[in-house]
Amino acid sequence: MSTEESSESSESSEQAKRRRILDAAFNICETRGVHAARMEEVAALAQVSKGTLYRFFESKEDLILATILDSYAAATRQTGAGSAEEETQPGPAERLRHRLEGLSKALGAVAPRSRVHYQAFGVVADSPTADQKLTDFLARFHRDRQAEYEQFIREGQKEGVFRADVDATVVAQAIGSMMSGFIYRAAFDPAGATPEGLLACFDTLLRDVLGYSEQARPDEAGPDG
Amino acid sequence: MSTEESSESSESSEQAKRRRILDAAFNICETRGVHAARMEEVAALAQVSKGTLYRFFESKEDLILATILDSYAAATRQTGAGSAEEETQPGPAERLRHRLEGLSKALGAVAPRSRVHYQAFGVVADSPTADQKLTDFLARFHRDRQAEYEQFIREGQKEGVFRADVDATVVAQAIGSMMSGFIYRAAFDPAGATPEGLLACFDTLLRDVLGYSEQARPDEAGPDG
Amino acid sequence: MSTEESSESSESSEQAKRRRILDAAFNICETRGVHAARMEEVAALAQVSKGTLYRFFESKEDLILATILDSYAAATRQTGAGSAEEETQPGPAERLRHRLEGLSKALGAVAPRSRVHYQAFGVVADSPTADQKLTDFLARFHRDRQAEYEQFIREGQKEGVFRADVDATVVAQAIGSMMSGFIYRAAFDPAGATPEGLLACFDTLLRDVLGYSEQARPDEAGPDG
Amino acid sequence: MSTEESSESSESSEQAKRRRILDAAFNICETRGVHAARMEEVAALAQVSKGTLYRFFESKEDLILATILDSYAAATRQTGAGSAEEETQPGPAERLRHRLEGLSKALGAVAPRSRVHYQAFGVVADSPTADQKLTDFLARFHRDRQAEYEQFIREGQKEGVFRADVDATVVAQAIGSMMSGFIYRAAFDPAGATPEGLLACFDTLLRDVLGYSEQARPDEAGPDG
DNA sequence: AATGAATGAGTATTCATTCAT
DNA sequence: TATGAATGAATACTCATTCAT
Repeated sequence: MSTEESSESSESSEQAKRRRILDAAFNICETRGVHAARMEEVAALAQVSKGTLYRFFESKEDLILATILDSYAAATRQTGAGSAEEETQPGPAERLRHRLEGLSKALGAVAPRSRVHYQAFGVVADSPTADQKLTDFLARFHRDRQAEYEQFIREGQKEGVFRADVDATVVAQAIGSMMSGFIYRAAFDPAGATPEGLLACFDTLLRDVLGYSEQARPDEAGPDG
Repeated sequence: MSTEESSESSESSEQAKRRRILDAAFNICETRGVHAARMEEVAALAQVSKGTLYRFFESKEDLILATILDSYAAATRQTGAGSAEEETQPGPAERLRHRLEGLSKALGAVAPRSRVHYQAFGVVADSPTADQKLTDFLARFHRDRQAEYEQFIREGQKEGVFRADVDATVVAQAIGSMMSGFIYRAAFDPAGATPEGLLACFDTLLRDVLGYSEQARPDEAGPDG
Repeated sequence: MSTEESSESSESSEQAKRRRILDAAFNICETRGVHAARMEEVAALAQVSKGTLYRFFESKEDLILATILDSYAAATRQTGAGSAEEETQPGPAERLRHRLEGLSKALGAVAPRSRVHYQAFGVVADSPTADQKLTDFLARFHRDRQAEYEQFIREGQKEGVFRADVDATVVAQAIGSMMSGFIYRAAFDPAGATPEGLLACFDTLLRDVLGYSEQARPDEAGPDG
Repeated sequence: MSTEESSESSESSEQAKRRRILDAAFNICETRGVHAARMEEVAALAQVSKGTLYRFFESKEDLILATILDSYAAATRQTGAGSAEEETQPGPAERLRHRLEGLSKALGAVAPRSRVHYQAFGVVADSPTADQKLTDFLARFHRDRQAEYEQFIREGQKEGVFRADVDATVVAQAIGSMMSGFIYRAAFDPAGATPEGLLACFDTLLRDVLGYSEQARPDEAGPDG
């Protein structure tokens, strides 16, 4: 027990350190810029020594990469994707709508980190390994998301809640483009990138392209369903 | 006369040098990465000395910034925006369609440069001045584009070729988002970012959201040009 | 205990390093000239890395400044000023004579470093901070010295061993001028700057201006003058 | 004639250019510091091109050296040495006094240039040739001056106006030391280096060491002349 | 494991000097 | 002769990474 406990507490301490380092890294990157961020400063802010820092992350590129991935992980957690709440949605249209709403909010949370992300490309690119990892991650992230949209759309079409004469792939791509466009825009024009605006675009797509009306839920025999 | 001529040739030589430097800078950045690109290498490839390089660009940040802006300038030139051809389009819908097609192609040309652009953020950020310039440029570029889409849409609505019950601002924003999303995506997932795919999304928007059908033109017995 | 010891040895090692750096800096400056001295060379000769060099001295200017001040500190230590030996001198005249002798010898030791000192002005001037420090140090050094001479002279006048009809300030200034003139001369005409020659000038001042005769002491058999 | 005239005017123009360059060089050195002074800036201030600058001075070291020598030449011209006025002085004592007064004034004029002179050592030292020239010049300048003082003193002793039991060499050296000390002091403690203070020291030497009293001039029974 | 002193590779930038026009 | 564009040598300083303690 005591061994386990100490092991646990040690693990938790390790986790806590890792967290402190990631947070410190992001803060310094945000303040000084990714390239100008110094490992020494990160270590100091995280209250660990440089040596300890390198026990957690092999290199600066690695740390920066981890910081970005951490942003995405945190945002994804808030998405509501695969959540119990999402599962209880009445149908595929509602689930898609719920998902888009979750992602919009999540990206809204990531947006302030955009500048750091873009600066990170240049630093991470110095390490072919890290660069590949980042590229792969982002490509996969957006492809996976897009595949999910497409899946939702096809389900909706199968169930008759979405228009059948629409190319699910194209709509999914449109959604994906707007998602990534939102993040990009946030990097240099924060005012032009609000979750509300993004969601408004999605709702237009849902209504006019997919023919889905929130008001038209099966319950309600609306004039548009 | 001879003075004028020599002056002219000198000017053209200056321009040629500047072009060689910008091209060299981009090539090295693409090969080595923006951060790893050395001014000496750029100078060598551009066949000028380091001293001459610095006569054209105050600093590395300045050079990188200029390289990015140059990409956009080149792409914009190919857009067809404001071109005689665009002017002869029968109506606002055609003009918008023409514009979107031009931009899609232009962005398709910029796409391969995306990786360099993103890496550039990190380097340019080292110079507050250059950073501000880049931020301002991108914000303005995308806002201006978006304003143009909105204008086209409103004109189309006024003329009755676009559905009137659609929020022009939201659609313009959707288009803008997809444009920037396209560039972003190109940086890490080139296969996922093709001008054709982008244009397909736009066509869906035009048809389903704005209610515009290309096929409908001939019926209307329009002269078409 | 062991901690204290290691701390001590560490401290002494730090001191030793600092000393090695200062000596290396001076040697390189003397050989190559202050401006041509490269930090890398200094580090190599001092058997430390460049990084370590910069842990001790913020910049080249700082290092050069420290080298000069170190010369003065070393010379001052040999002055005999405030020493037990000086204290045991029978009277103010003897104490002044002793002091002048000490300073002459000390400046004789500084003389070979004069060339480096003068070259240093140009380098140190590149850093406003270091420049101010050097200027302040030298101004204060010479003013303080001069004030001491004046004090000795006044005491001697009060006790009647120096002529009373002499302006102590002027004589102190004369001594000070000759002191600094000696250092200056050493920079370009080493043969013209010998401690013996300097002391001969002082003795003339003491005898003819202040009316003090060394030979007169024993004869007068007085308790103090 | 016309050839001669144009030659003359051309010469005078050359002279004028050289003067402008020397003045420009000194001004820039005084403002920016000798090391930080750029040849381009000097050329611009002198209203000549860099190419022309190099027609007059082989290198930066050469220019700086010339600037210093020019300061001394200008000061020497004002000394009164060898002037008709000096020749008409009644005796060697008066001539020495006159000379010392002239030199004090001249050095007072050079004093503000001291900082530049000291900084110049470091730059000139980069060129062994220029360095040797400067060293030789200064050594010779001060030796020659000192020899003149000694000569005056010996003459005075021969004529009986100076005490015979004084070592002329030592007194001459004392004067020389104070002269150079004055210049040195001016570099870092302008307030401590006034021509009046210097002259006061000399007068003390003349009166107390050499036994010369201005009031005691044989010719004039007046209190001051 | 933790620390932080030590290391040294890496590079933007300047500016004296040259030389084609 | 005059010009000023072109050249390229020269170097202080930083900071990621290592490793002795």
